[in-house]
Amino acid sequence: MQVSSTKAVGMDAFRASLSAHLPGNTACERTLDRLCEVGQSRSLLCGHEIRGHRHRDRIIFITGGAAKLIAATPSARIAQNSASAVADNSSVRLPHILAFHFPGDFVFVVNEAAGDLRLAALTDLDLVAFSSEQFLRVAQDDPAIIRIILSRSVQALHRSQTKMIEIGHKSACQRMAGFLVAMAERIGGCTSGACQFSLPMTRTDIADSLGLTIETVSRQLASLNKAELIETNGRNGLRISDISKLKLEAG
Amino acid sequence: MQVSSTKAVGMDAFRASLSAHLPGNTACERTLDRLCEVGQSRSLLCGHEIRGHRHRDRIIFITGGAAKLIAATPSARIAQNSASAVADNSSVRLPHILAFHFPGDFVFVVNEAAGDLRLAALTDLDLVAFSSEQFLRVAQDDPAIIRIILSRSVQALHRSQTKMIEIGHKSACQRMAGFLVAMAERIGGCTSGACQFSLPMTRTDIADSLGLTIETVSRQLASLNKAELIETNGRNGLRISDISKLKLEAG
DNA sequence: CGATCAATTGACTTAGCTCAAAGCATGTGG
DNA sequence: CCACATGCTTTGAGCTAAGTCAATTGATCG
Repeated sequence: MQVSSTKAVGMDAFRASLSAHLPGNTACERTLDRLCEVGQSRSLLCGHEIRGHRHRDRIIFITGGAAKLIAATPSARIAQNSASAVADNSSVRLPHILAFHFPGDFVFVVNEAAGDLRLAALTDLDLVAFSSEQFLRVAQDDPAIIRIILSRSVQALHRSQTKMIEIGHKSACQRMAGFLVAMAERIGGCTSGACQFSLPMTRTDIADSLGLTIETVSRQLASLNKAELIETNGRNGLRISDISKLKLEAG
Repeated sequence: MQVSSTKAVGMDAFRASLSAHLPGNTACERTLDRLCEVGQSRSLLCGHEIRGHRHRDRIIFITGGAAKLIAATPSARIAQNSASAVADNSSVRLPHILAFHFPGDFVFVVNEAAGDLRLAALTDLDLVAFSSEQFLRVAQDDPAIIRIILSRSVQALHRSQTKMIEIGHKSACQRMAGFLVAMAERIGGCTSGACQFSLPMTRTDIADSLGLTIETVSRQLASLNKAELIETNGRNGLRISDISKLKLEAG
């Protein structure tokens, strides 16, 4: 919504993140320069959103903060009660959370059939936004960049498929544990041992992304709390006493 | 497993399918030639599998038949009964179906952390298999091809995310209806009106891909049958009387 | 310091899972 | 060509995890 005053910082983060995976020759550097030219470094205040510009697909690179990717899909699990007078049957499209995103992530915000996507800031958010068209026009001359973007998209595909299986085949407790492990890794930067961090999303967000209700999320957290695997602190605070135990719980 | 006797046919189907989305200039034609050189046209008998070659990722293009993409993931929803003596807790990895694939699909068979993937033939299957590395080496010189493959992968990502929401937020009946609508489109080539075709997958496959049990799938089919929305005929036969009604049911 | 919204907790209901027993196809060998 | 065996599918009878509804508690902010 509003252009950041720290434009250069966002771009630098973008360059740095990609450079780490690049051979570092001058060709790549030039491509990165050109990408920085077509990219828009922006900041969103917490709660604000960005979406695919009309018929333009977007590729968004996150440099700071946390975000949720939302899709407005046809409403689900409506009461079968056909007698209900105000049964706003299929016209309502309620939003669902597809994924959470953190610094270093590429997000593909395409405007396809599946209902329009938007990226909402869970905290103040720094990002670099590209028109998908422009990004590709620049990147297509550089095999290394192309490989990165393609491999990221295939990675995202497999992460999504894995999550799909988890939602389809795991219990509420397992999903919750899996979610917390993932957050510890993404937010806390921990993959083992103890870990303390702040969850940027609400219970509603968590529930939605896991295919549960807020009540169930709350109960599972309470249960993990009682089992002394975690410790919740207020609305957002979280301490994990032993990540590997949680991983075990996640199956 | 066995090289097809109709090698040329598979390649032709691959060329034709890509050509339809290409500008049709000589540059593209040359790239297609080179892709055909590095691709292996193969046939799998029903029931056989193909997987990522050791540490080599594969890109597979389906030219005929039907297939399921399977991942071996950590076992889920184990009985919490810790007293059970033979509780083979987390070492067992049971396979789950990620997606069904049909002619025209690109399948990305990568060997990542998420458990090895394999593509299993539901019917006799014709495909063109590429080493991901070789495919990219050829394709990276042709922006048009790169765009296609990237857009396919992003498409697959969004299909997977949509399915994830459906599994997480829809009832068994809605999922079943949605599945049948999708199959009508993919197998029967119908998007409205009546439609009759043969389901290549078993109830177990369906159940697994929807995150349900075979019993529930069977019951939902029976229920849709009684509602005269569909008509099952033996193990595989299916007739949909009105796809739009089913779509309504799917939400 | 209320007002408001998020989160928890409890009581109850139910969709879908589990276990178990038939019922059908499909393929095989006599 | 038929009988049988095997594996898929259907159907039934509980049971339970998770959803729904409702009331309370707790945070956060003007």
